[in-house]
Amino acid sequence: MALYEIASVYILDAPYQIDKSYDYYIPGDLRRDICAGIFAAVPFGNANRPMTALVTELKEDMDDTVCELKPVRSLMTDSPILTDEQLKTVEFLRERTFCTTGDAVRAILPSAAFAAIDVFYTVTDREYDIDTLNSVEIGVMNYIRDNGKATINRLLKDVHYDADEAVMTLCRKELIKRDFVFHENKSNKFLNYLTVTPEADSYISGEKKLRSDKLTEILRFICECGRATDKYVREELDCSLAQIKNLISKGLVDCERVDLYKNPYDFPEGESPAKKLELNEEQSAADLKMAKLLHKGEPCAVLLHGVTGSGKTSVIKSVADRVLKMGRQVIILVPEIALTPQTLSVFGAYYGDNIAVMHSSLSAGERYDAYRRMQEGLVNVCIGTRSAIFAPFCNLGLIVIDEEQEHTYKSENNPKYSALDVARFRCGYHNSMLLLSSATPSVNSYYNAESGRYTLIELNSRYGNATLPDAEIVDMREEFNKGSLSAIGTQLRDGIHRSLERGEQAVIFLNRRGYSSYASCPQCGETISCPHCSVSLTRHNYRSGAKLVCHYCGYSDYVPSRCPNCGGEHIRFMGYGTQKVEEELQNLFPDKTIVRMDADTTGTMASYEEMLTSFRDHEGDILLGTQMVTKGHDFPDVTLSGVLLADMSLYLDDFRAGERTFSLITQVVGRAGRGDKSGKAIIQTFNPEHPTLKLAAAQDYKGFYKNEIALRRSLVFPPFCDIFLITLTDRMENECIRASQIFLKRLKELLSENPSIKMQIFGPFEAPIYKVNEKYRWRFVIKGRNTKVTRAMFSYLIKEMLSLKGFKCSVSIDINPNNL
DNA sequence: CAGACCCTTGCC
DNA sequence: GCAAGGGTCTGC
Repeated sequence: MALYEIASVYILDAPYQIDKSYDYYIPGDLRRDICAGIFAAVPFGNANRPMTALVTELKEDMDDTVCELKPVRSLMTDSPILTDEQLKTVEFLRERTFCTTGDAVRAILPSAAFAAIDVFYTVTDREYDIDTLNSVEIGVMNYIRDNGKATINRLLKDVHYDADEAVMTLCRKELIKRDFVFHENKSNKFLNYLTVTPEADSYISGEKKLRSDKLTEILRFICECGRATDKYVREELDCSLAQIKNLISKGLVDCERVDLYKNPYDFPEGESPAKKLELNEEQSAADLKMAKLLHKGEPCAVLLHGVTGSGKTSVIKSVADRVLKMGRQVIILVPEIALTPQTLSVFGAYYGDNIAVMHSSLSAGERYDAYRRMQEGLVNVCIGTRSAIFAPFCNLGLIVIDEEQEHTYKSENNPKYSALDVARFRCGYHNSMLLLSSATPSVNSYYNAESGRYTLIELNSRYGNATLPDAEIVDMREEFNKGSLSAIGTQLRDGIHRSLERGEQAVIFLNRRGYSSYASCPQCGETISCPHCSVSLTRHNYRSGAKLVCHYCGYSDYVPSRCPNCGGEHIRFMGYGTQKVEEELQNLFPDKTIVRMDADTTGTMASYEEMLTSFRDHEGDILLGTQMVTKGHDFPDVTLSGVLLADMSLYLDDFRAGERTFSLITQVVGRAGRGDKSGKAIIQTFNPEHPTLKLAAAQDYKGFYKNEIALRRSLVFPPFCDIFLITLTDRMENECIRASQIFLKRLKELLSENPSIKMQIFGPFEAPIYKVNEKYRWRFVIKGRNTKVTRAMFSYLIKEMLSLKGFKCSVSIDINPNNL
């Protein structure tokens, strides 16, 4: 085997302008172990500071340039080695999403596999002769002994710039040993519930006094809450963790640590792959069609469009079974909101130990564990949210994307990738099948299916005897004009009443969270907004009183009695939230139990699951909630579903508003009548003539698609173009404006130099949320085609701008973003 | 004329 | 992103 002398590497943590490949000389003793995909420490910059780099290519020394190159310092043999596919995925992400190599690497590796491992050295108790060590080695030994332990970076900095060679020798002689710990992401793993102990009584009553009044206040607050998380207490009372710990150490407060996520692998018994799936005629036809595609062994994409309740899951299982039998692996992506133990158990019971689960509540260690089990071939199915698309399988046969239209498959932060794009890329690499499944496909995907890029498979009949609920649109303007401000209209109230009377249940969906949304002054028309972010504040009802909260930076304040703008005294709250509707429902149905579900009441995955199960078991009569209530749960006794303010999402300032509204309403309507009872859906709106609402009520996807695609074609929106969102951010407002002028000028010049690239530029204008965290944001919206050439041009332009002298503004590109 | 400070430059 | 290197300004 030829041993290479030169390594091309990418420096992790390099800023975008200088994120390119650099060549290094490979010292003789590293040549045997170095390979593409391994991480290495290299000296970088004129100070030769040690940096982590990803080796991407090994080369021969063609024209004897070796003497000019710096040497690779060491190989990070404890970190993972990227496979050929993973290296190509890094490249793919960098080129498609304008991120750095470091961002891409961090996206595809679990954090614990890499950045979050602390490697350190400790001395062993082995005897040694000091004369056999050189001065650097003695320095290293002394340093580690004095400090107990030391990381390689500290040794390089504090002992000797060349300490890693000494460290290697000492390791070989077993005088020191390498050890590591995980940085556990504690913040989302546990909740600390606080309760007062009996001993606290005398302090609360004021009989005994604590050293500070604040401590007494905290005690009283916890007592009043009964049980409160430490986070809540700290936020509400603005007190420190030390103060709470103080009370715990005094024995006045008890702290109960609760695992946020119950053991995800503890699945109940259920049907297993051994048991044959029973498919109806339509389902078997779909299954057969996909089997044929699979056996071609070519990359392919299928759009499985099936109305709610048509049994898409059975078809997916059956295809997945085939793929597994072929000895290949399967990834199943689900939207975050659907990834509950209940949904999981459907697959978990089916695939048992053969499954790895990836979701946001896993700790770094758990995530790393799942990653390794996939890599080592111990499991063949990965089910998870967006990032599960990077599951390290080496013989991937199928990627399923359930509820394909969901926006959560597009990442909002760097790298701003779309899981669908990555899925297409991986399927191309592995010659596998991409299976998009939805009751309401995105207009993009359906267009792809229509134009033949995807194979369209449709399931039109509802499984079993279930019939589509009959949906009614209710015009709320009439009630409003009669002077009613009630959120629940007459028809809906009667509908709920009839269902509950028969001992059945109702689901009410509301497109909002919080008590009621933004506060506005009818006198001047101004809404109260965040002083840091210029976004409207949202009202939340805390125990300590109503507060206005900024969802972007977390700023909060009490509701002012007068308008800060004009001094008007009639601050009003627009819209209504789940809490208000809950109150109203409770008044209308005083003897019924209402289960309210939104981000405020369901902090954890477990509590979310508990609520759904208890509702299914009839511990509640009405389930009220935000989007959470709409996702794939079977409630056999729900015969009425209601949508309040159906128009709300129609007025989102986004071209996909129609698509989202259609999908949302279809899902809610589909909630009713899943069992053998027929259901009814009531859609309340101030805009009853809107075609999207009418078509959604009729569950007419094709009608909706026909309207929508015509609209998109005439207005030139995706799929007839791609949207590039360019955002320039800086603390200095004028710096931002200057940067956008430079951007516009250079972009126009580049476009005239490359007449083949056609695009339409809008902007620069202020971002809808102009100021976030004291930073101003200017942006461009550009319609064009997302091609290699276009991306190369933008990449060139950004690099050029970032390298300009005195340029401090940060520039970001998001292609086809979720929200504008 | 040192040293503080700022800007520029290049990173293999 | 970062630090070295060179220029300029400032105080004595």
